[in-house]
Amino acid sequence: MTSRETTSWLQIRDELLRRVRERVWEPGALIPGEVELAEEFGCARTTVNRALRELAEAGLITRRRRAGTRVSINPPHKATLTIPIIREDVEARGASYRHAILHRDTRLLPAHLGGAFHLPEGTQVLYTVTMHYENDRPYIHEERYTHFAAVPGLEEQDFAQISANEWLVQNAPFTGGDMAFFAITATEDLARCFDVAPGAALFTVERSTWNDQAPITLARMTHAPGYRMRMSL
Amino acid sequence: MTSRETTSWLQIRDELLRRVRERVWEPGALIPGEVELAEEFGCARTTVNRALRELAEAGLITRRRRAGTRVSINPPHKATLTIPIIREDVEARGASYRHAILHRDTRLLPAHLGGAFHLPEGTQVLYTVTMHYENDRPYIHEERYTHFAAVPGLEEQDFAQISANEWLVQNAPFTGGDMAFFAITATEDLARCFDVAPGAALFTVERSTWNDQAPITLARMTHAPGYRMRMSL
DNA sequence: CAGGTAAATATGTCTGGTCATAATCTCAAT
DNA sequence: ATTGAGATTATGACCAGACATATTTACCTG
Repeated sequence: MTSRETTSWLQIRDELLRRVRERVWEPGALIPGEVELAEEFGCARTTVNRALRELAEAGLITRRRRAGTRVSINPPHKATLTIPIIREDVEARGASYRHAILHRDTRLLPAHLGGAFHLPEGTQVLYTVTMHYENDRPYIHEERYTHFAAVPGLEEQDFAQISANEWLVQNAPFTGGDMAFFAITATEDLARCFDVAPGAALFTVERSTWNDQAPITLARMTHAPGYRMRMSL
Repeated sequence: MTSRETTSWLQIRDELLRRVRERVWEPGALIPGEVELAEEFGCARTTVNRALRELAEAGLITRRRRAGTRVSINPPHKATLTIPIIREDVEARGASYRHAILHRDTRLLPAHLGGAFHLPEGTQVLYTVTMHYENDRPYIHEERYTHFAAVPGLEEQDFAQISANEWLVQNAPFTGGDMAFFAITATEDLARCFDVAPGAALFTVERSTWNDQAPITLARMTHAPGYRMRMSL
């Protein structure tokens, strides 16, 4: 009898991962079936399945019923970005946070935003401009359009205590959304907010979110000069 | 007796998801244990476990042995970004792709990059500057440092046929990496490459990757003016 | 040869168990 | 009151077997 090893699905996953990485199985090649692998590792098929499923989720292998499992030709590299609440992000770095409302009104959705917001031009929205500060230094300039009909209780909020950013996350849960990252040159307004020369390059994140019923909010967050948004692979 | 429904783990996941979304279970609340849920849904504990595990991976619930499962207070919103190979990205849009090597030499790692690259200053690296074109229009300017010792066969590659980007993905699989997004103002060199005025705002992605042994490559990809990097939540 | 049908098969899911592990709770001894 | 040992318990992992489902392959027919 051989020694009783702990054959966890993690060990199997790592071994399979090794074979893929070290090209024991070439990209595009068909790898042994679950039953065969289960025999090799001396475990149940379920356990091998778990390991293979994880690898498939990571995109390293491609699985199809009856056709079997293949090593992906060029595995898509995925990165996960966790979107923080600005206040928590700042405070997590041990800095102080505050925000100020620069502007707030009710208006009809401008025509040029209809596309990004998926709402007809002229829908009534709340328009807010907020400045977020880290250690009393300008951090993020937030320009936001929020769909009145989609968020009950929006009229009563003045966002003095809690920022729109944070209030919406807690009170208007969204089920989907999309983001875009890009660079802009500072307008005079923005330059004044960040105390830089007009024309400086600023990093901007535009985010629109929606729930099952309707679009909720479209926010454009422009970051202070020199800001770097980090993520790991 | 109720009708015999197909109680797949997906249906259970969706029902649990609904209860979390619609606050049937408040954020922070302890939800019923697996055994209890299995009884409710009339299925095996394994099936409930699968559903709960998926929700936990998505960050909606938090699970701890013995302590049970709780609804996350503020679920981290995660976005997954798939990093494309530039050529495939361009061709997927039905555009034509080509690239050109602007520069290539062997040099010692500049001091200011030691931090980002995690290699001692003075390590021998390959320095390449590549321009990527979409429909013959400048698309991405790529400046790259590659660690000679970490990539066998690097000397022989001139990257004329296949870009460094693509060749490295296929020949130097990495196990980890990190990225940073930021805005820069165009230097004279970059302005010339993109045919814009110096000082224009450009969107840049900096990416460094490594494997188990050592850092592999550090790339700075500067995108054409107006470029928007999109991702969905 | 084209087109349709049936058999074969690898993955996907589910069951009803067992055992493992980590946290928490209880309670007695200090 | 504090600490530490042990019981308790919810999740985590695993197994052997069954059925479900998507595809491919083989075969059969017009």
